[in-house]
Amino acid sequence: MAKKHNIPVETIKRTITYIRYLEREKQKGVKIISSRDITSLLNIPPAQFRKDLSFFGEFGKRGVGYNVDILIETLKQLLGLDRKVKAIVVGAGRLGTALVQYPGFLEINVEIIGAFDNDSKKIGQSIKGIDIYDIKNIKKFIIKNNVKIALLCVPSDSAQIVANILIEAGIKSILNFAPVVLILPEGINIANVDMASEIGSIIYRMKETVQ
Amino acid sequence: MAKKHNIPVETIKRTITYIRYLEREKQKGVKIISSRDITSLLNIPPAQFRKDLSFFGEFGKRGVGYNVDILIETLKQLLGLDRKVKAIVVGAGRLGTALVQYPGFLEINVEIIGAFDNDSKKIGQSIKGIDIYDIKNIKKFIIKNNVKIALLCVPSDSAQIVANILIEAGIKSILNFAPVVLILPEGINIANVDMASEIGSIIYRMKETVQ
DNA sequence: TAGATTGTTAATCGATTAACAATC
DNA sequence: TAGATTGTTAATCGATTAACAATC
Repeated sequence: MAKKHNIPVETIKRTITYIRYLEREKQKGVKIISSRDITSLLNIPPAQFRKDLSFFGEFGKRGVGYNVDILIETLKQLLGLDRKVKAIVVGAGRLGTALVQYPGFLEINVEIIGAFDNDSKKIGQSIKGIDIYDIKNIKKFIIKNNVKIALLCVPSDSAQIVANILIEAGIKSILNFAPVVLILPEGINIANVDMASEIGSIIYRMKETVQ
Repeated sequence: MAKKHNIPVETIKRTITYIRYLEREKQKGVKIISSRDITSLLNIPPAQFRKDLSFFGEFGKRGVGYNVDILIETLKQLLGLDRKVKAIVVGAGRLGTALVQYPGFLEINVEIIGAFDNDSKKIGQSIKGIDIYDIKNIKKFIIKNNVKIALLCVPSDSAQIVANILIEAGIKSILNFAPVVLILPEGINIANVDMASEIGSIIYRMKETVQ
């Protein structure tokens, strides 16, 4: 029975990993795959894969496994990754310009269509065909191109201010790379990529295991 | 009573956020802070802050709050962030070179001391004073400098192979930016920064809330 | 002392894992 | 049919939140 809603965030993230690995198996010519086979590649228990899928519906054949092609297509559709999704990068520093051409986004159909900055030296330049625009013109751009997602790569000091501008301009979702907690209105989606706290947690674990 | 071990990963990550915000309050001249005041900046319940701290020990004064200076120093020490920690970047592409100068690492005392690549065009160059070395010489470098942490920014195809080389060379912890699941021996610490699955989860949530 | 805030216990909530009936 | 594997229920595990006694 197809359920909906209240799907755990971790289930969603794992599902994207499933799609990636299913694509790779498809490349190798695999047509049918079992929960045991796919999870052995991912270092997770088979039950978790089946449980995760059960949030979306039923996709397998008992005694047989899952049709790789159909599973890929269905999962992509359910997550909204079956069509190109446009996004912009805000803050065209080292990190921002790296994200403009990050291949992992293309894999899931996310396309960066522009970058923004307030530095006149950067405005007008382009990276791999993606232009850097003046942040002053961001609202026009967002409306014209119907962009809903922004990757926020500005310095910590200005992250909240720029986030406010983005929302004012019509952005609905922010992937935040600045190590600050953004305060945002209801209805805005936020995910934080906090590289420093990831590395910090590694340092702590190392301390524990070495001692 | 000071406990240890089995501290949840999420508690560790939040603790790093606490340190960052305590530093900022310290800059503003705040000497004493309550769980309510700090968590109001972080959008989390005060009880979570106190619960998190309780994994490490007792640091506050009832009826008063926490001494900002002492709390910062103690938490840093407990996490192993009170002294400089050396790390290397492996894969000197766009993302790798961005990480070399990422200011968020310095904030928590992590210092990138070198970058490695197998591309002869990159080897010998330097970014902000950090040299790019031939990956062939990585083992010597790691031993000589006693490096334990690597930031892995190579293409997905080679991530597992390069990870094996790193471990062989003596690396104990890997922060992996490639969208693959690495299979590693017991005792090696791993954290994954999966930007694509973060953005994918945002797309799904947007789909749900808009409909 | 009275008011405030901690540290911790207990209750709640949610996610993971195990087990197994359903069924291909 | 016999063997295999799914989908789901129930059990377990862990994390978050609420409540409050301790105490500054």
